[in-house]
Amino acid sequence: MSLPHALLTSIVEKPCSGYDLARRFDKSIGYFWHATHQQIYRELARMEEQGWVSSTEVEGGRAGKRKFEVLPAGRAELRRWAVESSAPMKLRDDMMVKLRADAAIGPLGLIEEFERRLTMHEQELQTYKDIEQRDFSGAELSREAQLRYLILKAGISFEEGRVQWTREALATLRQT
Amino acid sequence: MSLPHALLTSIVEKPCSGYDLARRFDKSIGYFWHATHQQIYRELARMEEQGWVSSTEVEGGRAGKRKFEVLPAGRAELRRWAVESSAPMKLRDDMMVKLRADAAIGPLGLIEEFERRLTMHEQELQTYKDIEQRDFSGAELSREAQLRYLILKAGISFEEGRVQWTREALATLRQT
DNA sequence: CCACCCATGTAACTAGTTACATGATTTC
DNA sequence: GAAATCATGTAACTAGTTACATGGGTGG
Repeated sequence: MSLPHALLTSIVEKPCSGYDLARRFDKSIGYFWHATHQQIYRELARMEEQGWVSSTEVEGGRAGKRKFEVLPAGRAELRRWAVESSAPMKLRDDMMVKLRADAAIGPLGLIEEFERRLTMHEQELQTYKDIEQRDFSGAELSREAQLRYLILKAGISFEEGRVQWTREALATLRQT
Repeated sequence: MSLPHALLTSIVEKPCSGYDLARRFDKSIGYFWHATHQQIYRELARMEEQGWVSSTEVEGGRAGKRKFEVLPAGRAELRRWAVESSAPMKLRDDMMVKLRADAAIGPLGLIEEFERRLTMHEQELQTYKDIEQRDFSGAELSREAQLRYLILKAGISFEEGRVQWTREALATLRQT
């Protein structure tokens, strides 16, 4: 279970409120670890209980706004977890189930849904490539930037694979 | 939620017991939709309650062994679900979180874990390629076989991407 | 003054995991 | 006759989703 560690990482990068975290999880870090704001608030409460983070009311902000910071115990936990070996996420892709159902009980008319997916993956890919242009087109990258670039490249390669595969799937579905 | 539909598909392909399904979910269909035997038994009970499947005691089998079959209502549900539009699974990859943590709080020593992962992805890729050789090297493929091949190719392309990316990640981690 | 965004949460539910339990049959 | 595998499940827990609730601040 990595949500607390994703949160710790995000807060280490930049201390902020639960709300800010939720928004960050709608982009950057959320591209590879999704969470809703309800999960985030619940997890933050647990982490504070365990002494991994502390929160302080923000002066001059909106009423009730809190800012979270990572405590030494939180950093230690992050280090401990990082080198721990773990199993890769299990794939879950309903399009594969649908294809298999189509193979089993005749043509079901999956073309529209595949077209929708193709558009989505193309858009996602474009988003990643825009970020690449914006953030990583400089000549020399620091270690930190190289690692962040690596993460982005995983996303790009994944979406490229998806786009290509979806096109192939559409071709097969159309010709048969 | 697709577990019941993955089960329906698997039972349509070949009626069988919960135990058989659990084993099938450890290979073929489980490569893109994982489930434990506890989940499977629970879901089968629900599906029987809803009239999607029926079970009969197997004569001559082990005591208590039941065989599930898909009822017309189950097929109808599968058809309904197949053309319904759905959101692609959200990615969740803890290696990305670890890389980002490494970028944020200094080198943590991720090389070993990446090496382990590389081996796993290489093995998985090999497994898929063996299946490709065994099942899809004939010249003419039926519509059904083409669709099943498509699913396998998604797995191959995914693992190839992973292997390549993991090698790149290792190179970056080693040089910095 | 109304709509929208900021900012926090609670409650109820669904899905998935881990641990435990039981007994029959086959294989060595 | 012991160990492995077949075959079923229950119970307890953890994680994730969906729906609801509340109130302040900002911009038109």
